[in-house]
Amino acid sequence: MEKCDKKETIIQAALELVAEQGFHGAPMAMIAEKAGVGAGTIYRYFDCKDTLIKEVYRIVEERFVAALMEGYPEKGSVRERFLHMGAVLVRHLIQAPLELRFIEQFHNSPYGVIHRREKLFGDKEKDIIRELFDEARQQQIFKDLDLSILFALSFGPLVDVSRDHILGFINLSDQLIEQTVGACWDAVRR
Amino acid sequence: MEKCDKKETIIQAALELVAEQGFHGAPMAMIAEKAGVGAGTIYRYFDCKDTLIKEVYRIVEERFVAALMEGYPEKGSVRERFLHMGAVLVRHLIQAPLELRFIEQFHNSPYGVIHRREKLFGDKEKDIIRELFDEARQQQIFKDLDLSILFALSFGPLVDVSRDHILGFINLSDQLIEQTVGACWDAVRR
DNA sequence: TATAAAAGAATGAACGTTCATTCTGTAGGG
DNA sequence: CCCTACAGAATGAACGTTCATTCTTTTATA
Repeated sequence: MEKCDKKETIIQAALELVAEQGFHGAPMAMIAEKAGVGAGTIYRYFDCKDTLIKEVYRIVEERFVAALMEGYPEKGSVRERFLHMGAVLVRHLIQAPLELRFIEQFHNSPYGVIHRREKLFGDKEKDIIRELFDEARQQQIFKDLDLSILFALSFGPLVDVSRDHILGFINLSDQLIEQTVGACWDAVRR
Repeated sequence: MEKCDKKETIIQAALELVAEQGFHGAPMAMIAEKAGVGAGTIYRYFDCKDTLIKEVYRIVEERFVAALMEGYPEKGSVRERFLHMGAVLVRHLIQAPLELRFIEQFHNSPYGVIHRREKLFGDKEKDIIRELFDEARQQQIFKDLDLSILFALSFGPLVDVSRDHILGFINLSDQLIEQTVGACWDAVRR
């Protein structure tokens, strides 16, 4: 196995275990076993568990942003851009269920708290969204509410329905996704 | 200190520590210290940590349901009942911030997974809400979507904005709460 | 053969839980 | 009223377990 492959394998093993079992169910020994390497080997690639976990998060976030940006209609109307963003978000989440589960575990762990303190916004992705929302508010298309509230109205439900889909409570077809994103649009628009 | 007081004190200490620091930051020794009792004493009231944590959850949930039911306008229109439920939900969450944080920690922990498996619906509170939503859908007031999706559209954002308020990102006034619940109404209504 | 990589056993810290001991309040005998 | 005997509540040091991390040995590569 190539050096790079091995690192990838370890990251993937950590991602899967944390996503499926939470941090309690993902000790280093188990990550090593799942990756098919010795426990000590992990420390050749990451200097401690924190580093590994943060690296997994970084990669997941990266993929996430990339997915959201794909095919983004920069020149479209506010409504078009909003609907696109919402649908793409849900499709990405349900197509990569482990990533959503991992992010949720991460955010509700000591890592997440630290992460929140360190970052507090500033993503490329967030910037685009912020741009879209600011524009929509200025043009009086959206309700005159805090950005945080508009975010909550748009993405809160989308993440929730994605989780419900992943956990098998509902089955989201493309049509259902569009209807749900449409409902979010109704929530934010004037 | 009365026997009952002591049990209460332990429960409160556990609630606060878990809510503020997560399960990682709430070892039994620390819970004992915060409650002002010896570590062993806890085991006179709870036979293990699991039992203690589940008891805390039970109490928090109980208070939560009680808060939601208070002043519920059973005879009001669908819209009135919806708006009332939403506003009361948010007010309770931001007035008892530790309870929201505890519930979130609980759900994203091994306890939460087990809990989900064991219960899978069936609350008094959920029943009332389900009733309201079913009625609204039958009367064609709500969009024709799965109950889970309607839940996500209504309560997802409300929990999110409550969290944002607790964490200090926004400041929810009564007026803002009403506007936000109103926006959720827009999301679910036809 | 020499050097780097990998493995997994060893280590020590942190945790939940136990239990021998101490403390506190009450009942009974003088 | 005082002193002793006792019960059960409380304690916290000690135990066994689990985990991240380190160390030593083995394996592969050049």
